[in-house]
Amino acid sequence: MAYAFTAFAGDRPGIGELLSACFPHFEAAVVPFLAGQEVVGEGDPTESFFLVMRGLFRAVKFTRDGRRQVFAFYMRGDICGLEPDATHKLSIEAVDRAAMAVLPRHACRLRMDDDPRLNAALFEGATRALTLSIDHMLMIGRSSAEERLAWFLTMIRLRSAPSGGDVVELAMQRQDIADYLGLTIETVSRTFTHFKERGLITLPRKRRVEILRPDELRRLAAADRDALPFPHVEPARDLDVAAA
Amino acid sequence: MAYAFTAFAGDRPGIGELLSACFPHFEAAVVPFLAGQEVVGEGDPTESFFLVMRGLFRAVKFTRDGRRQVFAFYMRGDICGLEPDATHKLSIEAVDRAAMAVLPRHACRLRMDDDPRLNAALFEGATRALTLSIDHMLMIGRSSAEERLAWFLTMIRLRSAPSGGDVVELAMQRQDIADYLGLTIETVSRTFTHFKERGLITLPRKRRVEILRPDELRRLAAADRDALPFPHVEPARDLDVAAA
DNA sequence: CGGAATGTTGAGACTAGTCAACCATAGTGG
DNA sequence: CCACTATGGTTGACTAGTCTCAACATTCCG
Repeated sequence: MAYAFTAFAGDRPGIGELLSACFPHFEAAVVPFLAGQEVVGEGDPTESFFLVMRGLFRAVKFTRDGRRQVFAFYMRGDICGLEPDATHKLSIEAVDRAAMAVLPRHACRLRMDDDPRLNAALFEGATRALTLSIDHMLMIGRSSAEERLAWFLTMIRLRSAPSGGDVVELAMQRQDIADYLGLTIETVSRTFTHFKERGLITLPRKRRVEILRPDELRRLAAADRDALPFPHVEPARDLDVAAA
Repeated sequence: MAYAFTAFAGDRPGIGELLSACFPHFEAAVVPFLAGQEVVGEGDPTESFFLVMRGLFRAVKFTRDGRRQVFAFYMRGDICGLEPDATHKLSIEAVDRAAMAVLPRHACRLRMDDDPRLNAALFEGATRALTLSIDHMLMIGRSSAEERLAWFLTMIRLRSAPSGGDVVELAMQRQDIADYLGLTIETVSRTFTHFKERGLITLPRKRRVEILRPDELRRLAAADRDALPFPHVEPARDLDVAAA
């Protein structure tokens, strides 16, 4: 959902360059944001879409009575805000100090007609966002707290360190994780503790997770799902198995 | 999600005709399905997309251990199967005796280039599907069983009888509703009973719901959400208020 | 009528939520 | 340097809502 995908990843060469080529003032249009600042709000017109240059963003929807659902996290290289409508259905906010490149929507549309590669690239991105959001929804609807957090950690690990690094930095706070997983912060915290007690992870700092047994975590995460988070990132999966 | 939307609705005139014009053998390509039969399975190539002519279909994803999530129901006039990828991420199955018009994907793509109206129509459909799936996810992640069922009934009522008829026929069985809402069939059944006891509905038959107090049901459904299911169907909402 | 599939109800278990207290960390100002 | 505070995170006790398992009822069909 929300049409986010990675533009900088090495396995999809050229999307960054494509965007640079399509938007001459690419560099000039980079806007910085403070933690918590809103990029676009629900109902805002979809005049532009965005490419994350630095930091972390989240797509959220609020409700009258204070409940909140986080639909996606966007990190460096992800594109977001590409909703097929005149107004945004989700708010996009900076999680920490971060920066976005702002890309005019209509210019992109025109370029897509000219350059089939850009078209294909954006399309593939939409595909991956859809795949992820399907797994996200399946997870929220049908998994236990442990399965959800295991899935989250596995996904974040693959996204932030595709080579399979064992230390994950969580830029978002517990409330964001909870709202992403459909849990409360207390349950998230308790589940972290359970994972520590079972030797799956350590928490050298609150926001730093060292994954001791990635295989076990992934088994938990996939227990209710035949596909792993980001199933298309085969190399990382192989690395993990080797490390097990 | 899953890119479903209504093509026959009166408020969007011409989409049906557009499709007829674009696909000369429209009538010939209508395929019947028995209850439970699969239209496409997870991983199948996305060679075509589909227009529901009769009956009800569901988009589902299964897991190894038997858990299941229903992502959408498609009724007469809905288009589905338009995933932006080479393979389907969800299975589409017939819920009852039903029929689909099969529309070749590449032909549609070509036509979209020619006819901007078709392009716009399909785009608008994607928008509405996204809106619905966002509410669906918010609901699954953050609502109680009562809120979920109230939301479901309100949505089904608006979709199946846009004029606001008070009797809703549920073609799907309880298990489908449960898997759509992220609940168990027992909880769905109990919640139906609660609604009966509180005078919100009656159940003349298992699959037939008479909605006695649509306003109250809608209030429950929207308690955690500022948007109602299908907020764009304004006339129906007005009718409901009048009926209250 | 009999049997299978579907739906309802009940009792009890269990997961996650709620509320409250406590802890850790980082920043501030005396 | 040390309180002091604010924010974020953890833990505990208790509660509530949903699930599980089992029995029973209903509907649908042959």
